[in-house]
Amino acid sequence: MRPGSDEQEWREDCAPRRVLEIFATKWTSMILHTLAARHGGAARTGVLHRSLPGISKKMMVQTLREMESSGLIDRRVESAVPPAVEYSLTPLGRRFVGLVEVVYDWGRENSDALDQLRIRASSRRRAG
Amino acid sequence: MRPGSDEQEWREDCAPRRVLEIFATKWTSMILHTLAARHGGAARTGVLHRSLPGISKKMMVQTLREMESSGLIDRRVESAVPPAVEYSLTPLGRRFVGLVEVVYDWGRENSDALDQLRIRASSRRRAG
DNA sequence: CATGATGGTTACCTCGTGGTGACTATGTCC
DNA sequence: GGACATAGTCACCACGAGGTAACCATCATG
Repeated sequence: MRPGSDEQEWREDCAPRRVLEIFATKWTSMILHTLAARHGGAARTGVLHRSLPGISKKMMVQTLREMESSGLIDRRVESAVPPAVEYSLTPLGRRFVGLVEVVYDWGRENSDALDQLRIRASSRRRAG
Repeated sequence: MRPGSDEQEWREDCAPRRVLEIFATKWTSMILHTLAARHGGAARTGVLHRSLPGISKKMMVQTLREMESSGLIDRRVESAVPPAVEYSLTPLGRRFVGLVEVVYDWGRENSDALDQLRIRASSRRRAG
């Protein structure tokens, strides 16, 4: 091994470690992907919600807020009679979508590897 | 949008969703990467521990155990006087290392995007 | 004997994630 | 008027991730 190589690699602020923030917990990557799958990378709240089976209303809003303040998405409110809110990818968001798609493509192409994985069904939330 | 497309995409058991398990929380991906950086994809406990700044002894062992039972790594104990334990990548583990490296490479090549990200420093555990 | 390195276990505690459900507000449909 | 959809907030609660620190066992060193 190259001395001092990996140690440098894993400082708290290193790039790889920060990338993981995107995938860590939550629905961020799935929202990015869902938005990207829409024309123009935008969708209204209800559409998003229905596109993400299993997400709760609270987590939807919470994650969207975080993504907005992170600069990944924009939130545009149409002050219409039934309030219409549209979320759309920012240029920054589109960059991260690229990564997300790579990861998801890998998953689709390596589902056999995923099948071989013996993830303990006990943890990971309420085991589905 | 293609009807039924994204909805199918996000069933609990879909491939993309399972890939996220690898990156969700914990040190799994970092351990995979660290092992891959070693000759032969193997390292002893102490080496691993020193290569992962910030990991606690407990989380190290816990994560290694989970990875072992998942089939990502092998654990070989040399019943020597000072116990020597070596962890090594399995063929399955090597496949996932591929993904991990892709993600980390992306991070290194897109550090400017990461810099633009305004992650709220409040959450994410105890803010580092 | 005390210390340290080997690898690991355990109890204890914090807190972020994330779910449920109630509630707001407004306009339309029946 | 009541139900429903729009979008969202808030209180409440459960649980797992994950950290700290003490402890076990053994041998070598000082």
